[in-house]
Amino acid sequence: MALGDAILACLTERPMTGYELAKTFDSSIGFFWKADHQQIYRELSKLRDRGYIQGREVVQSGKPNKLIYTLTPEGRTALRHWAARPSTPPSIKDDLLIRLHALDSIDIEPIRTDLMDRLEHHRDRHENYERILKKRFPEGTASGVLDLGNLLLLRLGARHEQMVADFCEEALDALSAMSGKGTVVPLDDGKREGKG
Amino acid sequence: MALGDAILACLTERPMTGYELAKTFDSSIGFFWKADHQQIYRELSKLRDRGYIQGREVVQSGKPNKLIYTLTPEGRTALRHWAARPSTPPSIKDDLLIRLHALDSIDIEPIRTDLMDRLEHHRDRHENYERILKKRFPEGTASGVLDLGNLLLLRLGARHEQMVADFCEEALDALSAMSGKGTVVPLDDGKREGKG
DNA sequence: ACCCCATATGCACATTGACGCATATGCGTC
DNA sequence: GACGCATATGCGTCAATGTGCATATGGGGT
Repeated sequence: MALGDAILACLTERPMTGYELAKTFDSSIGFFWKADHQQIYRELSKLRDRGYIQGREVVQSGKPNKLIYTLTPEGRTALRHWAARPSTPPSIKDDLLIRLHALDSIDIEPIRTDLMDRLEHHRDRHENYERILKKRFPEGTASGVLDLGNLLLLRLGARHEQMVADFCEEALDALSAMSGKGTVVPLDDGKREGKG
Repeated sequence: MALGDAILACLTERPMTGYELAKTFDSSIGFFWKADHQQIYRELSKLRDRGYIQGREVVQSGKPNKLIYTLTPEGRTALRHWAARPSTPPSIKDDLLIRLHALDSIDIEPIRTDLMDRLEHHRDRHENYERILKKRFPEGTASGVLDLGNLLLLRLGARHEQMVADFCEEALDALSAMSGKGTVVPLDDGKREGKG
C-alpha cells in the first residue's frame, strides 16, 4: 500500500481534502508518484476505514460538501512504522527501453521523433525542478529536517531528468551516426516486407 | 500491455520458452522490467491467443514438456506498430522518496540504514552494468543497430544506478550534518511520544 | 531416506492502476 | 441559452501486477 502511505505523508504537512490531495499529486510529490482523483478517493476511504485518517465535513453551498482529512495518532504511528521498514528499490519500467532492446526489429524514424519528444519533456521537467530549487532553496541548504527532505527530493528529480535528457540526446546522436546501416524497411503494414 | 511487448521484444532475438523468458527477465531486460514467471506464462497465453506467437511443444522425459515460442509475422508487425507509438514517460515511484517527503514526521535512524542499504544496492548494480559494458563493448562503440540498442540500454542503466548511489551518499551526509536538529523521538510504538 | 534445487508449466486470489461516467452548481464566455 | 471549466465527491469496470500455491521429477548434498 504505497499510495496510501504517500497520502499519509502528504497529510503530515496539513489536513487536506481529496480534491486538494489530487492537486498535490498533480505537482510536488506527484512529480514522483502519479495518481488520479478516483484512486485517491478510494484510498482515502480505506485509510478512513482503518482509522488512520479522520474526515471533518464542511458544509458548502453550490458545491458538494468538503471532507477535510486529518491524520489520527494511529495514522501517524502507521506511517512511522511503514517508514521504518526498508524501501524496495523500484525498476525503471520505461517502455522506451523495450523499444531500444528491440531496436533492430523496429522502425527507427518513430524512435527518433519519440526520443526528441522525450528530450523536450525531460528538459522541461529539469528546468521546472531547477526553478523550484532556486525559489525554495536559493542558498542550496536546508534549514530543518522537513526542508532537507524536500531539498533532497527536488535535487534527485532534477538530476534524474537531466540524466534522461542527456541520454536522449546521445541516443539521437548515435542513431544519426548509425543511419543507413539499418536492417529494417519503413513500416507500411508489412505489405512489402523484404523490399529494401 | 507493456509486458507483452517486452516479451515480443525478447523473442525477436531468438525463440524461447516461458522458463527462459523468466530467466531473461531476471537479468538483461529484467534490470529495467521485473516480472516473475507466473506473469510471463499468463502473458504468453494471451499473446498466443492473439496469434502474435506460436508455441512448438518439445517432448521431454522427467520434466514437463517445453513450449518454445516463436514470433509470428503478425507478432512482428504488432511489435513494430507498438514501437511506432510514442512512449509514455514513467514516474519514479520510489517509496524512499515518500519517506523523504515526510522526513520530519518519521524516524531518522531507519532511514539512514535504508539509505546505506540502497547505496550498496545501487553501487552493486552500477558495477554490474560496468562489468557487462566492458565485456560486451570494450571499445565503447556498437557495430550494428542491435548492438547499439543494448549499448544505450546498458549505459542508461549504469548512469541511473550511479546517480541514485551518489544521491544516497549525499542524503546520508546531509542527515549526518543535520543530526541533533531533529524533531522526532525514536520509534517505540508511540508509547512515550513527547519525551525528548 | 530426506530435503532442497533446477527444470517447466500453470491456476486462483487480491491489490493496484487506468479510464469512463455520474452528480451538483456557480461563473465566465461565445 | 448552451457550453466548458473549476469545485468536490464518488461508482463501476477492466487491465496490469503481485503473491501464494500446485504439479512433476531427476540430481546433488547431508
